[in-house]
Amino acid sequence: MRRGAVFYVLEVLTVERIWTTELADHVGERVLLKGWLHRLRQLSHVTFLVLRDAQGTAQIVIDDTQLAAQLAALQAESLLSIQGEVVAEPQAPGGVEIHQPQIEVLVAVQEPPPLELFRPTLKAQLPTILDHAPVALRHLRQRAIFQLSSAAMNGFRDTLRARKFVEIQTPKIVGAATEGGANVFRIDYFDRSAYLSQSPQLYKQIMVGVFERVFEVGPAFRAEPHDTPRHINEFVSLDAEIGFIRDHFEVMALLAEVLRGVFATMQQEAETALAQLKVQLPMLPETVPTLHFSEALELVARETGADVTQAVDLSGADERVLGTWALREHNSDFVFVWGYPTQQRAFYTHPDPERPFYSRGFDLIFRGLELVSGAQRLHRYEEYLTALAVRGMPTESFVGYLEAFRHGMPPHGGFAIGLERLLARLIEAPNIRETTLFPRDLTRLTP
RNA sequence: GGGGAUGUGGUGUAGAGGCCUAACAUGCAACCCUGUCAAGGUUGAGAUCGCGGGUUCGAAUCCCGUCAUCCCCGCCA
Repeated sequence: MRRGAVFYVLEVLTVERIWTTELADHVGERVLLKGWLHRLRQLSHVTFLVLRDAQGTAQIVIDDTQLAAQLAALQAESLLSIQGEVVAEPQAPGGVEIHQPQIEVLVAVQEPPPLELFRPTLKAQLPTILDHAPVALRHLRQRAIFQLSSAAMNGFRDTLRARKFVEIQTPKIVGAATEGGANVFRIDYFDRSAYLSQSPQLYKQIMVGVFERVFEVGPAFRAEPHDTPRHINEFVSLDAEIGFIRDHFEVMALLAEVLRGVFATMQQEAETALAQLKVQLPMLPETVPTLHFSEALELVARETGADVTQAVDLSGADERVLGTWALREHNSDFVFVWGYPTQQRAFYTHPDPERPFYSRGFDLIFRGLELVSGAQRLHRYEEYLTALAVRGMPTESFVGYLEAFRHGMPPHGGFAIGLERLLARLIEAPNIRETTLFPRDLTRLTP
């Protein structure tokens, strides 16, 4: 009995907090909301307070002039805890609002925010937004981008897990550069030098020898000193690798499935964010248009009249031409190009057995931008020794990696999706920094 | 790594040798307005025009340097 009494008292004292988006389900009840002071609109005898929480916003109506005066002294983004009655009101945004509020100020902010968060779009230049990221990210549109990002990572994980892939985390401090290139960050590691991982490539291949199918969601670091709208020096790589494949086409089919899963999850989990950003989910047909590298060159030559048939790689402009072509001719936002010259690709790329000049490496171009790189990899120890020797790379840097191949690895392949690039093309942001929480580039190391 | 452009109140812009003691919008402050929803109205505060040097009687404006930012190419996710 005494227990029951205690419970009762607690229930009265602690009204459960609800989200601003749940008001419609609580009409006639007294509820508790918590969040940020988004906007205050004062009229002569009534004041409207817009409260923002992680899910959305709600309007609170204040008739009490004394309370209104107290609130007017607060700056935007002050933290509030509000209890009040939920009333259905056709004039209210969303049809419901809070009346007769009791307001507790949790944090009284002293200065106005550097950006106007209450406006439908953030009216500031990208550098200003990035400089003030801790505040700018609170804008409904900005945060919608990263709700999409979260859904994308979920979709990637769910699709692969459903196919028996195992999620792994590989080291980001590594002893040797993955591709042997110069564009790696060197760090002090006790008395030695080490590097920040450019890619989980070598480790995920090793792990194919354990789990056959692995994936990783993690950062990749590139020390390339380029300042472009599509590069950052730290990005999130959505990596997958699968064993016992016949050829790279199986990897490409898997990639298309994964992207379908990513978009489906976005639709499910981030519908509001998609609507807020006015995103059109991309056209990803059952059969994604697929070109061999040499066909891609011919197509570019035909489309533009430029003589590129001797080229060994596709330029950014070429990729845009292919993107336009795929949309026009195949109603697809995606186009695969495979068979890039073996010399152009990383040492672990499997050559095309028919024409070894070309490889079984592919790129997936999304709306004219290289979004994914992938390939069938070499899987025989001897092939690795030859590939490294041809490129003049020392085997000593790859001892652990090569051990996996000495002890038997299946034919395998995989890919890496750039998360920020995926989002940037999806929302048609002109700069990748717009879809990066806290971008790291040539000059930006904070915030 | 190569090339091009731009830096003006908190934010977004205008001004392109003297009209600038720097304009407009928005934010901020004060007041007014019974329902706003990017509210509206009146008044006010807020910028040594990125920084350093030069040309000129006179520089936000022209020149040089420097720093920052943005764009294109190369390379990549």
